[in-house]
Amino acid sequence: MNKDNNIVCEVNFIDEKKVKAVKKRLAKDSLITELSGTFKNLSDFTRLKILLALAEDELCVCDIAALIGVSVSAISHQLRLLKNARLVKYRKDGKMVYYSLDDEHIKKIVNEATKHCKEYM
Amino acid sequence: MNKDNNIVCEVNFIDEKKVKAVKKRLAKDSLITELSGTFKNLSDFTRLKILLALAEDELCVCDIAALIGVSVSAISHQLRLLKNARLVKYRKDGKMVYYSLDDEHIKKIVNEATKHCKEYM
DNA sequence: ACAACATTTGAGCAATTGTTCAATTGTAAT
DNA sequence: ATTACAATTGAACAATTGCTCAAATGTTGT
Repeated sequence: MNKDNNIVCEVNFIDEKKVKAVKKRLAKDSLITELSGTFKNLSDFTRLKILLALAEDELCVCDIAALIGVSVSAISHQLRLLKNARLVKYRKDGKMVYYSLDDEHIKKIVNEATKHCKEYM
Repeated sequence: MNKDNNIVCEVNFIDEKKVKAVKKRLAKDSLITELSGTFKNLSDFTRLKILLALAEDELCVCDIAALIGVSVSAISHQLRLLKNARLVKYRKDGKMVYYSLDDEHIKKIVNEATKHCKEYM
C-alpha cells in the first residue's frame, strides 16, 4: 500500500529467503539472553579487573579494594553480582572472605577478546 | 591510628606482598578498558543478536530489523556502535547498505562464552 | 525536478548502572 | 559485654544506555 496513506515498511524490502535461512541457524533467544548477560558482567572496568586479579590469585575483599583503588563497599557490591553469575566463588576464614575465580572459561574468553583488542592498540 | 579518631582502613589489613605480586602480573589499565569496552558491545541483546546474525550471512539494515523485530532506527543506532568498534563492516549497493562481520575473534569469544552459559541452562 | 524509500541522525525519555554514604551483620579478642 | 573491624546491605544519586519519534540524507526511477 502507498500514496499518502503509506504503510510500506513493516515488511520492507526483505530478502525473505535469506532472512529465514539465517533465522534457522541462529541461537535461541534464551541463549542469547544468557550470553549477553555474561558479557555484561565482563563489561564493567571494575568487575573485569576483579576477575583478572582473581585469575592470578585468591584475594580478600579489602585486598581487592586496595588493588583496584575503589571502596570496599563498591567492591562488595560488584562481587555479589559476580557471585550470582557464578563467575567467582568464596571461602570464609574468620572475619575475612576470600574470593577466587569459579570458571576457567573466563580466562579463555578474555584471551580471545585480548587478541581482538590488540589489533588496534 | 585509632581510638575515636580512627583512620584505620585506607591500608586496611592487606597481604601486601600478595597484592603487589598480583598487581605486577595484571594487565595494564588501558588494556582492561579496551577489553571492557569490547564486552560492553556484546552485552546488549539486540547488538549481540545482530552480530550472531551477521556471523551467518551478510544482511541489509531492514533485513536485520525484520529478523530481530526491532525498528530500523534502533538497528541503525546499534550498527553505528558496532561499526565504530570495528566489529562490523559495511558495503553500499544503491540505497541499500549491507553489513557483515569484521572480526573472526568474535565468533571464538561467543563460542567460549556459550560453553560457560550452557553449564547451567 | 519530483516521488519513493533505505538508511542515518539528533533530541528526548524511561530504565538501568555503578558509586557513595550510613547502617548493619558476623567474627575475634579483651 | 564491649570493642574492633571485615564484609554486606539498602537507599539515594548522577551518569549512561537503548529505545522512539521526527527530520534529514542519499540514491533510484520517472
